[in-house]
Parts: sequence; structure tokens; C-alpha cells
Amino acid sequence: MPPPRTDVSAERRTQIIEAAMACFTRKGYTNTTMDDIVAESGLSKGAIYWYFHSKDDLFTTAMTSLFEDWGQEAVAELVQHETTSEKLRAGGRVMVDFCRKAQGLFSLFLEFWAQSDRREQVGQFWAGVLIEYEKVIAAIIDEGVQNGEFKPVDAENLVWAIMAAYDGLAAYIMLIPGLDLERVSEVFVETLLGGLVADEHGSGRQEE
Amino acid sequence: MPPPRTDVSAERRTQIIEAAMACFTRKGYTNTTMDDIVAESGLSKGAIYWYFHSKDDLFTTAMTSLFEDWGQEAVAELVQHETTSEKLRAGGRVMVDFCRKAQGLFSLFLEFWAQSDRREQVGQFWAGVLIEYEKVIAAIIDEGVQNGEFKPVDAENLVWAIMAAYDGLAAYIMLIPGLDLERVSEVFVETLLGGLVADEHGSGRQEE
Amino acid sequence: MPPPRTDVSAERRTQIIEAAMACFTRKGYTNTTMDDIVAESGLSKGAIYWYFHSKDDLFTTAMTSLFEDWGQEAVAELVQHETTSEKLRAGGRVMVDFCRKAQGLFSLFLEFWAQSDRREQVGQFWAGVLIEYEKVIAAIIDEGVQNGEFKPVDAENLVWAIMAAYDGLAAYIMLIPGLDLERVSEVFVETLLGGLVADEHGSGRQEE
Amino acid sequence: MPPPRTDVSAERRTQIIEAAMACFTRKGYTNTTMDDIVAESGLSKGAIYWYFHSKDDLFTTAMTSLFEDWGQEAVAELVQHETTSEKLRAGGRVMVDFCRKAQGLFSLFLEFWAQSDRREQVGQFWAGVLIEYEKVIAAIIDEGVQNGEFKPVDAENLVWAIMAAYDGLAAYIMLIPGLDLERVSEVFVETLLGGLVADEHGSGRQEE
DNA sequence: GATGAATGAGACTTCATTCAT
DNA sequence: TATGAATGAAGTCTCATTCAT
Repeated sequence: MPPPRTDVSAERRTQIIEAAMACFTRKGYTNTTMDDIVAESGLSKGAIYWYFHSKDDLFTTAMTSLFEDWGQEAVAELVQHETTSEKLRAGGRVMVDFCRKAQGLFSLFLEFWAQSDRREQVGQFWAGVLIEYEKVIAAIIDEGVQNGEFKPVDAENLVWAIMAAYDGLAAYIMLIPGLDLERVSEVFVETLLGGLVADEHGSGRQEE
Repeated sequence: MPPPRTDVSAERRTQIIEAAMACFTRKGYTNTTMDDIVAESGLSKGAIYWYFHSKDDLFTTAMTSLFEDWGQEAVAELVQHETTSEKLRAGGRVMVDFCRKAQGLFSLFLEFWAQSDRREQVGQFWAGVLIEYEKVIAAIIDEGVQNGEFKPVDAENLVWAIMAAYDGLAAYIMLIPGLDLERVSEVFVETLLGGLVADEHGSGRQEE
Repeated sequence: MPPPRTDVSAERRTQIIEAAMACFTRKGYTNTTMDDIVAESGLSKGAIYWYFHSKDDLFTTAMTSLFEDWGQEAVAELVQHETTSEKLRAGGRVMVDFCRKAQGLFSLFLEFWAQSDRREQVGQFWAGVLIEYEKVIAAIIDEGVQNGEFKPVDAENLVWAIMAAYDGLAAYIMLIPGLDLERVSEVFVETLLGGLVADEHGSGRQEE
Repeated sequence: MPPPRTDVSAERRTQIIEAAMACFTRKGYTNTTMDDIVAESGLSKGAIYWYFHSKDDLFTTAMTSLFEDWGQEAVAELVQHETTSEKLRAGGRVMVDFCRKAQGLFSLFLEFWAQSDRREQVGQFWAGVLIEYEKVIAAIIDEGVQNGEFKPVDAENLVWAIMAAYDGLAAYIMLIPGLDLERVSEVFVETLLGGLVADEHGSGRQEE
């Protein structure tokens, strides 16, 4: 029987999800016990199992809601820029923000995936999320190609690499203490743009 | 004086490590039980603990030996190319190879790290490995800058992004079934080179 | 507000402690497994670990509560006698009782102490208990000396020997089948009293 | 097949027994592993099992040989004194020595007994040892009674208490840091003698 | 809706003992 | 005799999940 959708329900679910994410990011999925979440949330064991079927369910729900929220913000942020270059630059900044705020969300997800009994299924779900993002960004680049701002390029495959870079960086910041994410992203984006932006009058990007 | 029996130790260690890695990549670190490794290796529980102190030790040893072997091959592969561009292209191919062979080694490591009691320590160790690779690749790019092949660039920070991209891709191939790693890598490398290579006579790379 | 269920905790703890002591005295600390206690108590493994952190904790708690209960009874028994000689005679009887009821508690404790990782700590705790008893008994003897009933004597050191005797006897009854504890104690106490009681006519050993 | 009684055999057995006792007294019976003994003795696992059937066997043999050696020395020490009082005083000193040298041998034995599967059998063996000593000491006291030096007394039962006291003290010195064994023993023996020695002319022991 | 005591399968690890060499 | 690698039964403890109240 699904939990009723009263107001208190939504509030409780949020409360639990936040407590859970706090624990998960702090200790990892495996090392977080349901008792940790009980303690963090201030609720009881039974309450948590009233709202979520299992630890797996709680994790999946929490991650999903996080990404939904974040995805919408991100897209809104991008579209308000004029040129495609600017959109990509903004995208870089958004991703940096994501890496920071999400403090290893990517590793957390990979940990969950790696230890899951339902790898296939879990993988498919997240593949869906990634593909969705990939489509959005590839469309932006293609747009740049269409309007002559960018040279022709295999946008889809390039975007996979770019996204992978930011997910990789989201893991790196947990491992490499001195990593200057903003700077890394900036150099990365500018180098990519250097390879993407169409030459005007055959003269590269020196007029930039 | 004991008779010079053939040293079976090295063989046994290899045998155990291979069995362990088979299990780890198949089920993840947490979900692999010592009994799984016992079954896979064909040895007894005691034999495994004779050669390794703990599951943690076995994992760490296995991963370390993998990376050591791989790192040396990779470097050997790169240095035999003439131009820096070619070295980077070769690097891309080596990394693709690595992603494929390592089939989710990055997720496996992250899972291990995430659930480890010794996160700090584990993280530091692998940070060391990453930094080592970063230095090697940054040096190659800097060389390209020195000899005028590349425009000036903040090599170090760029390399972090590139490495992160390949680690991210190593995870993506486990999640995204249709991902064409070779193509992704090629587009990625060429786009980066487009942003890196110095214009000759102000004429960029339009002849490509 | 939860309904005021009857507090089942105290009852459960007692239940577990009793089951545990039954096993411990029957098979010793080491040879008693948690599964033995599970079987004896009729509860589940988890229930036992809900109330006690570890086997060590369960043992320590059980022993401590035993000694606390017993110590208070013993003191109450002694004080109601008039003369110091009678108090010591009563003490002997109380100790005999203790040896019997405690059926090898002393060996049990020594076994626990011997195999403990925290020997120092465990030893200190029990040293505290012994010293407490020692003080009480020494005070009684000193009182006898004060009021002229006993000759002057180094009460403290004598009491150590007396207590050691009863602890030793608590072990002996498990080893020596025919040992007549009452008789041993009686002869022991009377002989000691023979050496302690001051001669009448002022002829004691003050000239020593 | 019993180990042959060549010279090297005896030497090896001694070597193993000494290593074993060093470990046992240091860590207790349970906490001593066969590997500890291997390390301490400098021999191999196989060698130890060549000379002793099991850990239990090794322990029992070691303890037995210790007590045999010690018992003979002790008796030799006692008989050279003239009066029974002096013999008992010497006995006290011998026991103090034993407590110190044997550093908790009594606890060690009790630990072994407590955790043994063969309590009955183990207990019987040691009961035999104790009874043997008891007989020797009781005979000395009876002799004192016979020759009028002591008042009539139930020697056998008194001796049990005295032996128990020293065994108890052998355990106490491991627990009570400041215990002055010599002083305890002296006060104990003198008090007992005070109750044992026959009055000459009905006037106590002032002629002592 | 909510509580928290209770469950029990299953994990890692230890260690006395064996046996091929 | 001696070695030391190998065995595997058994132990303690964890923790996701359930359910009577």
C-alpha cells in the first residue's frame, strides 16, 4: 500500500531523503546503515520503512529527485546565453557547481551501482539520465554548427567525453586535495572551444 | 636445509589475485564474499588468508599490481611517437584500451574507496597514482608548447580534465551500451588538438 | 507519545544474563559461544546484541551484577553480630555460602581475565572490588583490636590471605570432590581466632 | 608412534616446553596460538606437532613437569628444619617463592580447566597434585601435634585452607599491584601459628 | 501513522591440525 | 625428522528488514 500523499507525507519523505543523502555522502552507500539514517533524521526505523521499501529504494529515490531538481536548473541557466560559446562556458560553470555541490555524487552512484544486485537495471536507469543530458548539450553544439559559429563536429560523441570529464572531476575532487576545479574547467572549455569555433577569414581564434 | 621446492608462492598469489579480480569486477567489492573468491580460486579459505591479511589487502594488492603493469606499458607506447600531436593521439588510443581492459576498474576503485574505513589513506594512495600519470602527460604537452607545436596552455589543469574524461568514460561504458569508445576518444582528441595546435602562418588546421 | 508498554528491557536483560551465566559456568567463557547463549535464552542472536555490545560486555555485566548483589547481602549479615570473633565466624559462613553459590566464579573470572585483550583494565576493575571487600573486613578486625578483643595485628595483610583462601577454596571445590567446605572454613577460622584473640589476664603477646 | 628418546628429542621437548610456558604465562592459554609458540621456540609447526599431539597435550605436559620439579625442591627445603613451626614458616617462604616464580600458574591452570572440554579429567589430574601436597603438609602438622608442639587440630582441613590461600595469592599478585606477598605470608603464618602452638603452663607462647 | 525491539542469514576472520615434500 | 603451506570448521558480530503494540 503506497503511502498517502498528505502534506505530512511529503514533508516526511523530504526529511528522510535529506537525512539519507547526508549520511550517504558522508560515509558512502554501503557504510551507511539504516540506523545512521534513523539517527540523522530523528525519526524511527519503522517510519523510514513506512515511506520507503528498502535502503535501495531510498537511495534511488533520493538520487533521482536530486538529479531532477538539478537538471531543470541547469538547462534554465544555459538557455539565457546568446552565443553557443557562451552557453558552453556557462555549462562549464554549472558543471563545476554541480561537482562541488554534489560532492562525489558520481562516485556515490558508482558505488551503488558496483555493489548492486540489479546492476543492469540500475545502469539502465542512470544511462537514461545521462543520455537525456547528452541530448540537450549535443543539441546546443549542433545549433552552433548550424549557425556557423562552430566548425562541423560529431557533437554527440564529443559530448560524451565532456560529460565524462565532469563526472570524472566530481570524483577527483574527493581524492585530489589541491584540485582547482574552476581553473581546470576553464582551461578545458577554452581548449575545446579553440577546436570548435570556426575560423573567421581563415584566421583561427586569435581575434577572440 | 629444506629441499629447493619450486616456489609456489608467486603462482598462488597470482592465482588468488586473478580469482579475486574476476569476482570483484563481476559483483563489486562489497558483494564479493571471501567464499566467492574461495570458490573461484579453487583454494581454501585458509590458503587465501595465508597469502593476504584481509579482503582489503587482497583488493589493494590486486589493484596496485594491475595499475603498475599497465602504467609502464602505457608510457612505453607514448614515447615512440615523433610529434606531440601523435603522442596525444596515441595516448587516446592507450586510454581507450585501458577503459576497455579495465572494465569498470574506476567504479570498482570508487566503490572500495567509498566503503573503506581508511578513506583518507586509500584516497591518498590513488591520488598519488593519478598525480604521477598527470605529470607524465603534462610534460608531453609542455614539450609541445616548448617546441612551438602547441600554443601556450596551462597543461597541468588541462590534463586533469583529460584524465577525468577517460576515467569517466571507463565508467560510462559499463552504463551506456551503445557507446563507441574509439569514436568518442577520437573526436575528443581531435577537438582538443584543434584548440592546442599552433596556427602555421595564421592558417590554423583548416586543411584537415 | 508511545503507549506505556510494560518495560520489557529489564526483564530481557535478566533473562539474557541468567542464560549467559548458566552457559559460562557450565562450559567456561571461551567455550561458551553466543549461539549457546542464544539457545539457552530462547531469544535470537540479534536480541542479545540489542542489549549487550559484545560477549565481553555481557560477561562483565553479568559478573558485576552478581557481585554487587552478593556484597550487600554479605555486609548486612556480618554487622548484626556482637563480638568481632562472631563477626569473623559469620564471615566464614558467608564466604562458604559464596563459594558454593558462586560455583567456580573465581575460575571463571580468572579465565576471562587471562584471555582478555584488556587484561590491565579488567584486572583493575576486579582489584577494585577485592580492595573494597578487604577494607571492610580489615576494619572489623581493627575494631576487634581497638576494643581489646584481639591482639594487635597487621589486619590489612592478614585479610588478603584470608580472602585469597576463600577464593582459592571457591576453585578447589570444583576440583576436589570430597572437600567439606564448612569444615575447612570452621577449622580455618578457629585456628585464626586462636592466634588473634587476646589472652585473658592481660597476658597476650604484647611482649613480642 | 611416540617420539624416540634420543638426546635431541629431550632437548627439543624442553625447548618447546619453555617456549610454550613463556607464551602461556604472557598471554594465557586461549590467547596463545600455536604460531606464537612456533615463533617463540624458533622451530616449525610440524616440529611441535611431532613432539606433542595437541596444544592441550603440550600445556598439560608443560604444567606437569613444572610441578614435579618444583614439588621435589619444596619438600627438600622443608625437611631440614627442626621444629614444626619452623617448617611451616619455611613452607610459607617456599610458597611465596612459588607464587612469584609461577606468576599466575594457578590462574593459568584454572583458565585451562575452565575452558577445557575434559574438565572432569583435567580436574582429577590436578586434584591429584593438590592432594599429594596436602598430605605432605598435613603430615608435618600432625607430627607437630604428636610431639606436643601443636594443639590438637584437624590438620587435613586446615591445610586445604592454607593451600587455597597461597593459590589465591598466586592469582592476587597478578591483580593487586601493591600486594606485599612476603608480609602477607608472614602475618598469615604467624597468626596461624598463634592458634596452633600449644600453651606451655597454660600461658600462651610468650616463651617463643 | 509510528515505534523500536526482535529476527536471523550471512559476513569476515582465526587457528588447531594435517600432510606432501 | 622437519618444514610450512594448506585446510575448513567454527566463532563473533552486523544490519536490512519485520511486526506486535
